[in-house]
Amino acid sequence: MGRWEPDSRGRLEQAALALYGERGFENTTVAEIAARAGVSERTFFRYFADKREVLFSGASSLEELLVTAVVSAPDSAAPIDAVVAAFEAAGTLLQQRREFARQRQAIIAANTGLRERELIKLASLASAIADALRRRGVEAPAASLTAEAGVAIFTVAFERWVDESNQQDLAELIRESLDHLRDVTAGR
Amino acid sequence: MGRWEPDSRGRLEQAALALYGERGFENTTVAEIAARAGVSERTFFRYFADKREVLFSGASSLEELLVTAVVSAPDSAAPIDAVVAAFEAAGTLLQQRREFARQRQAIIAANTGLRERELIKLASLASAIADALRRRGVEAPAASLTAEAGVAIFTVAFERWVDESNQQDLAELIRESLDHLRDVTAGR
DNA sequence: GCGGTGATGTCAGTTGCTGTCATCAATGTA
DNA sequence: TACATTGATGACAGCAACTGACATCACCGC
Repeated sequence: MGRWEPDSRGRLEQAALALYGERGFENTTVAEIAARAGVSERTFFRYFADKREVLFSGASSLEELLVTAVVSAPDSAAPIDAVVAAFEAAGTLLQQRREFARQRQAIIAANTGLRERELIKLASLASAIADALRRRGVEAPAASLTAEAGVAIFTVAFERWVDESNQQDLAELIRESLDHLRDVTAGR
Repeated sequence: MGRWEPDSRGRLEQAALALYGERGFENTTVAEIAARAGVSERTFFRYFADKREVLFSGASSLEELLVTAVVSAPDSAAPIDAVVAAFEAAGTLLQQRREFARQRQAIIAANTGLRERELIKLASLASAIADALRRRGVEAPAASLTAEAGVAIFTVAFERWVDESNQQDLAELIRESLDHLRDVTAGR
């Protein structure tokens, strides 16, 4: 057995999620999270850049997933379809952790700072997708707009999905959002 | 003459912009801003919620402007056109303070925290515009998507406009962005 | 067995931000 | 004219987020 319990990082994530959920983000100190995880406060900051980041460890793998999907979409696919298909795939994965996603989203929605962090993660996502599209030969402004459109489609669908009254499939909601955006940009 | 120099708020904004520009956001303390403005540190926090907010005092008037424009657009205008026209009007105003806009944008682009703040201002903008559209009778998901599309169109155009190589009119760039988004969502 | 390595702890320090109370010019009012 | 009120500010104490520097010590390869 090691000198310390393994997976400090995982324990910190769990502790943070639990405490943020119980008493809110602002009423939780890093010292408390660290204590519940059985490490020092300093160790928290070795794993996470700040108190907010602990909720966003999944962002990089999501980004990777989406970029891969966009890059490897068939050449015949229109850019917007490649992007939306990527989000549908991600949505299908997300759906398997619905309760976790909801709990996390409730925490984020309750705090402005966390919302800010979420938005910059989405912006980074959009920028990575735009890069991927450019590698497919899409012109710069069109690539950015397609990526932003994809993110907007996803976030609108995600919001509806998180609404408990809605039992619809996330991938389905994404497709609906795309249709809405199509109507809307066409001037309808 | 009053007990203190008038317009503490304005002096704080000027001092902050100058210092952030000279030595960067992170290397500037609130104490230094306050000193340059000739007030106490405490007074800074009476006017601005935090060290970042001092760069975003224009956000609320911009939001107001856009919402008014959307609400008062002719009934015959399609939602997306009402929104884009509003942004064009705002863009025309912005253009008169081009140098200020650039300096400010350079500061924001250099710091993640400021970028986060900018993103949440844009999100709030989108949400206010979506509200305005709903008041025009647009359905909820379409309203959100139209507003998000408008913001995406604007930010893409704004980025190109800030690029110094580009001498184009901002309103013109916005119209181009709209065309691009139209093509892109149509699957081109 | 032994030196290097990596994950952790400890501690001191800076800074952003908040609560609380005092100050005092300006303004209104008896 | 005297006096109470108000509003913008200063002064000060304190907490919590975050950082840098250094010490510790099980483990691993040699």
